[in-house]
Parts: sequence; C-alpha cells; structure tokens
Amino acid sequence: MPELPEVEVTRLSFVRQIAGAEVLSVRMGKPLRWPLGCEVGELVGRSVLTVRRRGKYLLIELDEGLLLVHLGMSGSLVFARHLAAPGAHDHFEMVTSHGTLRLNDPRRFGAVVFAPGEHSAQATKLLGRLGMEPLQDVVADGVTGQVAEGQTGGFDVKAFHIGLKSRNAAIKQVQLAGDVVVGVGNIYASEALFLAGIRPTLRASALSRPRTARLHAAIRQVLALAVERGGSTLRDFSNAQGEAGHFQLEAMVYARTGMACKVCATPIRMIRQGQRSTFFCPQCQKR
DNA sequence: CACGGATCCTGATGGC
DNA sequence: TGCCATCAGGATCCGT
Repeated sequence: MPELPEVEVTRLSFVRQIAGAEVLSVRMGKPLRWPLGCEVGELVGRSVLTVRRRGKYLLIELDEGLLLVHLGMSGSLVFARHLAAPGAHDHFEMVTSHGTLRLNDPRRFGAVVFAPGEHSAQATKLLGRLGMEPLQDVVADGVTGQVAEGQTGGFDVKAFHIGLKSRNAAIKQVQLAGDVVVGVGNIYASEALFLAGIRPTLRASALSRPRTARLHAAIRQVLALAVERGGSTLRDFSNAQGEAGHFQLEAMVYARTGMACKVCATPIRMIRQGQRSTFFCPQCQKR
C-alpha cells in the first residue's frame, strides 16, 4: 500500500505526539517480514526522541538505538491514547507514556526492526543502497522546520541522469527499484511518467537530459501534492489518526484503464511490467 | 552486475 | 452461496 507520500503522511500524523514519550511495553503478534532483532523487554524504559523517514522506512529514533518500520503492502500505523483490544492483524504494539503505537498489517510484508544505531549493520542492511530522497528540501517537518531526511544528497537532476544512464530496464521499473530514487511506488511511478510525458516502457538509459529533468520535476510535483492530499486511499490507507487520503481523486492515469485521459480524452491503457500494472496515456506519452 | 521472475501473505472481487 | 482464479500500494532472493 504505502509509498513515500503515505509513509510521510503517517510520520507527520504522530511525530508530535510521540516525541519525548517513554516506552512502557512492547508486544509482537505474528511474525512480520523480519524478526524484531532484540527482546521486546530491552526497549522498555527507552524514550522516543523523534520519527524520521528514509525512503519508505520510518525511523523511530530512541535515546539508544532506533526502530525501522516498513509498512509493506498492507500496513498502517495508529497512534492513540486508548486503543481497543488488538485484532488478528495487529502485529506490533508499543505502549508509551504518550499513547500506543500499533501496526496493523494483514499481509505481513511489513517489518519492525531494531537497530542499535543508524550506521549499524542492521540498519545498513535495510537502508544501505537506497537512492536519492526525492522530496529532500521540499517537505519540512511541521515542528522543527527541518527537512524530513538527513544524510543523503538531495534529488539532483545531474545525479538522476547519471543513475538512469546505466540502466537498460524500462524507466517505470527503474523508478520502482529504489536504488536511483526512493519512495516512488506503483501509483506515483505511473503518475510521474504521465506528467513528464514519458512512455513507461522507454529504457531508462534512453532518457535525454531534458526529459530526465522533466521526470525529476514530475516526481517531486506528484509526491509533494500527494503528501498535501494526505496520501492515496485506494482501499484502506489511513494515517496514524485514522484519517484517509484523497490523492486518488486527482490521479491522471492510475487505475483509470479505458477511461478518457483528463488531458486529451484518449482511453488510458494498462500494461504489465514486472508483474505490476502500469497505466499511461498512449497519446500524451508517445515515447 | 543487471535483469526478469518467483516469492512471502491475506483479503477483496468477479466469473461461473 | 460456494469455489476458484486473479489482483493488490513492496522488496528480496535466485537463476541466467
């Protein structure tokens, strides 16, 4: 489910409340994608400093170590003072002095992993080869005014072009791979290519510098707008306050197979790339 | 090394 | 109503 906008919207929806909280207890449900990597008891007594984001990972920073949270395809977080008894798909729950953080993830492709530090082997294994942060310098933290992400370089057109040049796979799939640019999932990959007027099947290495610049701008534009709209709620996404997103109402191509293109009225087409659906307008995205 | 495909898991949906 | 096939916002692993 969640791509960068949904993860960022989730982060913004509970970072203020959880900051400064003390961990009172932690409980796990069924196994997630990876084991937690520590005993739940080890987390008790630590305090939550803040929550940052790297790609589609949330980094819950503790006074000692951090929790890396990934929502996978079907995960969502809730943070509240009081929650009903956990359900069948609630697989991680952390009770703090400020409220309870709970991960609901029916498909269990998500994960919560403890790492002793941001540069530990555990963290590097998950974050080590992530690409550039597309919204760096665009989405600022509502409290501190600082950008959500830290140490990687910003999303630079020149670096983007260099990254694409070495890839012969289709541009759509290179966007999804996350090693050139992070956070672009199946919805926003199609949307960005539409805004840039680029055919999803074009080899990444075939993008000219000007077209790379257009895609760079399109990715930023679509992700930033999606964050403003609270993300996309296709089926069941909601932020940590339980609120749905509305970007899907503004999608130009995603899930609009056969419907008229909002620009030229040509029917939107769907193809399969790497077992995933891709949507595009054959008229607006000729190559 | 880069690519395509299989894979993890559950739930919703549509055809018969 | 039941059964089966297909599809779903992700990302890793494996064979070529």
